[in-house]
Formats: sequence, C-alpha cells, structure tokens
Amino acid sequence: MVLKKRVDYGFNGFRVPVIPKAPRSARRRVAFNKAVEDGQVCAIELLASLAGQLLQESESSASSNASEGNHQPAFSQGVIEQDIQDEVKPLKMEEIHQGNCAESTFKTEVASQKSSQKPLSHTKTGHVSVNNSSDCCEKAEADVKSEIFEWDNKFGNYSNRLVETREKFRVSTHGNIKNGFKWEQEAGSSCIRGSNLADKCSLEDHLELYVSPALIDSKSNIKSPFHRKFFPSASFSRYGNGIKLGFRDDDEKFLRCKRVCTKPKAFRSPRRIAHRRIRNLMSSKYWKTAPKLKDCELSDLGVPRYHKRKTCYGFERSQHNAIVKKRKFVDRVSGVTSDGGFSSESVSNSPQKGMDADKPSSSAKLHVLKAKDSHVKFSIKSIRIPELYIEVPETSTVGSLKRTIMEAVMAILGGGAHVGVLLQGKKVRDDNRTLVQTGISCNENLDTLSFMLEPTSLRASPTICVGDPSSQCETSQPTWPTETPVLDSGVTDTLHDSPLLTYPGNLIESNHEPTSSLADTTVNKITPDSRAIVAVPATTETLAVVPVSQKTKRSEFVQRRTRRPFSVTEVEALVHAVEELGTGRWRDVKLRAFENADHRTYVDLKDKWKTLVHTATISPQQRRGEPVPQELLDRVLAAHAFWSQHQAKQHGKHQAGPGTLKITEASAERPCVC
DNA sequence: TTTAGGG
DNA sequence: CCCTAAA
Repeated sequence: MVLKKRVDYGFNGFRVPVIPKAPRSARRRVAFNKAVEDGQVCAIELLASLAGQLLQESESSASSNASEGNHQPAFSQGVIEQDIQDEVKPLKMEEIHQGNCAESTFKTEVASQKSSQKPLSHTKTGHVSVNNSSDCCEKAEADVKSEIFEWDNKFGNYSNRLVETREKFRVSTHGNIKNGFKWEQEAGSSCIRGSNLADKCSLEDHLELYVSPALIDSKSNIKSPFHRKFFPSASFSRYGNGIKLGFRDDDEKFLRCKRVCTKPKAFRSPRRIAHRRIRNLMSSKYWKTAPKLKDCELSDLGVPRYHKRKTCYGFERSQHNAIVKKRKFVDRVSGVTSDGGFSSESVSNSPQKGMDADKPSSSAKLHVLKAKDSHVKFSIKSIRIPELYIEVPETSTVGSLKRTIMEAVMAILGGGAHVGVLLQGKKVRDDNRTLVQTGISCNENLDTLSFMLEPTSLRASPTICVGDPSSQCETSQPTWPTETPVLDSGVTDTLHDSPLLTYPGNLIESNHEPTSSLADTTVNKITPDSRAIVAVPATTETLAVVPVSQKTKRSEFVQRRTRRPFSVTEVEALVHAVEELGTGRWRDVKLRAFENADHRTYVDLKDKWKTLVHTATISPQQRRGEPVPQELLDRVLAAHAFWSQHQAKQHGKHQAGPGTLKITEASAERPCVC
C-alpha cells in the first residue's frame, strides 16, 4: 500500500520480531513485561539501530572500496544519507485486522553493503494474510509475496527488478493467540522467524537477530564497533545464518531508558530519529498481535493511527525528545500547532452515502524549531490530504478501498499540489515576503502556523468513483471542492498575484525554508512517497462543495469548530447557573458551570441559552436534536421570563439574587431553583 | 474581554 | 457556531 517507494538499496532482511527475554528477577520481569506490553520494548528499534550501524559500515566500506578503484555499487554517501533520513525506509509494515483475518504488509529495506563482489540489494516487501487466525486457531497459513529489488551488475545499478515470490508460512499460535504466535517459513533461505510475548520467557537471555549472512563480513568485525557504540552491554555471536545479539540481564536499564525516553547511551544512534519513526510504523506490539489490534487502529491508508498517547506508546513525545536531544543548539521549541488548516467536518450539505473516507482536511502538524542562527526550522509531522472524495461500493473490499485511497493520494501528490501556509488561520498569500516579514519567524506566531495541501486545479469533479475491479469507473482525478478563486478582485491585502499557485506540484517546497544541514535531518520530506502522510479519521460526514463568498475569503481556511451539541447534563448545568446568575452574566455562568469545559465559551453558553429559549417556545414537534426534558425547558422559560424583567445586570445581589427572586418575585415566574 | 444580537 | 459592534 502505501506510498511504496522503491529504494535503490536494500538488504537481505532482518527477521522480525524478536523480543528479549524477560529478566530473571521478579521485579525486573514485571517492569519488562509491562514495557513489552506497552510496546516499549521493540525489537524493531534494535533492528533499526543495527541497520543504522550496518549502514554506516557499508558507507565507509563503500567509500573505501571506491577509493581502491573497486567498482562497487557505490552507495554514495549522499544517497544513503538521504534515504535513511527519509525515515521511512528501513522497515515498515501495516496490518489490518478484520474478523478472523489478519493481514500484514511489511517492508524491509535497510541497506547493507558488505560483501565485495555481489552487493546485496534487495528490498523485500511482503504481504501476509493470515486467515482464520482466531483465538482458537492453532495454525494458519500465510502467503507472502515478496518484491525483490536486486543489484544489477550489468548496469551497475539497482535494477528495480521486481521479483515476486510466494512463500508459505506457517503461523503457529500457542493456544490462545493472545499469547503470541510464531512465524516459521516452510521453505526458503530468508526466514522470518520470531517470537513474541509467548516466547519471551523461553528465549535465551538475549535478543536474537537473524540477519542475513551477507550482512556479516567475514573479515569485518561487526561485533566490536557495533557493540561498543550502540549496545554497550550487548554481545554478538554468529548464530546459524545470522548473528546473535545478546544482552545481559543488566540491560534493564536500557528498557527503562526507553520507557522514559531518556537518553540511553546504548541507543545513541545517529539514525535515531529515523528509528523512532520506524518504530512508529512498526511497533513490536503491532507485529506481535497482528489479529489483536485494539489500541492502535488503522487509518484509512493503513498507517497505524495512534491514540492519544495512551497505550499506544508516547511515540510522538519520544520522537520529539529525540529531535531536541539531537540538536543541542536548538534553544527553543515552539509548540506544536494544533489541528491547523481546515477541516470543516461539520459542514455537510450534500450527504453522500456510506462514505468511509472523508473528513476532508488539510493541515500540517509541525514542530517549528527556532534556532539561534536565525533560521527557522520546520519539522512537519504530517500533512493531510485535503478533501478527498471517495466512493466505493459497499461490496468492495477493504483492500480495494485502501488501494483507491492510495491512488487518489498519489494522484494528488503526483498531479500537482501546492503547499499553502496558514498563519493564525489565515493564508499567507504573498510568497515574496520573508518569514520575518510574514511573522513566521516570530515565536508567538509559530504556534498558529500550519501548512496544507492545495489543489493545483480548481476544477473539481466531485468524487472518485471506483467500482468493483471488473467495472472500473474512470479513475477521475481526486479533487477538492471548488475553492474560491484566488484571483478575484482583491479585497485582500497585499495581494498582487496568485502566489498560492506559484509552486509547482512538488511538495518538497514546503521545506524550502533556509535550513542548515542539520535541519535537513529534522525535516520530514514531504515527498509524494513520504510516509508522513497521515490519513484522516473517517467520519460519516462528507464535506460538500461549499461556496465561499468573497467576503469571507480571507477566512476561508479558518477551521470551524466541530459541532458539539449540548448534552442534557450540560443543559441542566446551564439552566441551573442561569437561574442563579441571570442572563447577562455569561462569563460568570461559564465560570460557575463550565469552568472545565474548555470547548464551551461564554458565547457558546449565551448562544445555547438563546436556542434553549427558542426551543422551549416552539412546539415539541419542531424541536430537533437530542430532546431536552420538558422540565428543563420549563425552567428555561421561567428563568428567561424572570430575568428579562428583572434586569439581571444589576450588580450587588450575586448571592442574594436567586433567593431574592425566589421570595419577592411573582411565584408563577420564579425559576425553580431546586 | 465581555455582552448582546444578528447571521 | 460564527461574526462583530459596542461597552
């Protein structure tokens, strides 16, 4: 799926997943188990680190070989650097779980180039679908498709030759799949072998990495540098076809380090950030419990979507820390922009049937790092594809839906999209202004800075219609709803041309900011194949084509707040507060009854009261939404009548207000305070 | 910033 | 819910 990108390098595959054995001591074991459960002990992390190390070695080896006039596949340093820093290369997988089926797509593509004459170079992507792997199932078979990219000696380049293989795997569960299962390849030299929770107690007191033999240079001592640099307490030894990475029991500290995200010396890999990302894509938990996706869902694109730092492992924070840690010169990190951009999820003028993927929204989440050197560094965490319309038959498979979305996304990215810049909710239109002039370099503004994708063409065909495989509707270009022309007579300030449409499609432009070389490692490249793209949670709503008037043009991308209807409980609280405070003191009402409801402003309360009064006035048949108890509506009417004739604004009777009212006013209109 | 009202 | 004049 998936933003597949063929890489020019590869490796022979790490074997996943592997989990270190639980420590011996009970206390440590508890901590360990928890870490495992939380997905915080991730073999992938180790793998990635290892990969990073191997890469480094291959780099140096390649360069040294090159200097010897050897015609090596020349992993030019640049290539490797770039690719690795692209963060998504080394490992990735996705899974989808549906009923009794588990599907996994994995991709291993970590470069390693150790052997002299026959450089290894293939990327392996696989698709595993495990059927019938319900809890009670003992065994299941999995088909694996591999795409292998190989080095082509003829052309002196990676041929990108696609080799598809089908391999049989057997998945053995240990009674209950919750306890884990084991992958074993029936045939083939490149095994996938691993174990998970179920095995952790039976594992040796080490972590085993099965690495392709090609990764081990018979002459080169991989063990030593790797050992010292990354895994102080680890030891390497040959193990069958691979190498075995062992950890001593005292590595508990390593586990703990990872948990709190302190700086584990053992993991000060230069590829740290990339590895973090890898883990995001491929947590051990993810692997472990393929059929048991519960904490992490899949978003539309099949990318794991992590819930708010709950069980799903505070990856974001970790990564964040990693970034900050890596860059000592960074003296300030501004906050992450909230959901910038626009996502008018509440607007739904033309309901579409059974839509799954919508919530059209485009925004960028980013970190903006302000560095001493007057450079503004942007680390865009994700950028969403705005307003993607997809329509598929009910009978289409999830897989086809995913492919459809993928196609749409790729069409957008490939077909030319621009990056829009939003500052404080408003488009920054003038491309010629500097960041300073625009205020983007201003710390206060960074919080409100966001990016979004914008369509190149304003032409809009409403949906992507995808039929079943046989009858394909023409895959129309994904489109955005009609957007207000940017070119119309300029009510806008300092609008000379249509700078929004200045940049040609390449989204890399979004990182066009001047940066130091260091920043390059920070910035997520927003390339068409970037895995940073995050699908937006699906809702049942669809954004209709909303014409935007010229007058509102300037704020057309200001996100409307999500509609959050008042619950009966809230209404009750509101009524009660108004009964006591009156109708002219909404701030007080807010403070009294909605102090902790950040999403309810005093204006909201005022508005709600207004609608409540209206609701109470009309007949029950005309009312909509969640019905408000008549009793409450009666109180609304009573309070409204009382306070409107009582002039609530008169100060000086805050506390006495209700009481006074209770006794002195006409009892018929007295709001019921009980 | 809050209030008050129209949209 | 949004927008804004007015206080």
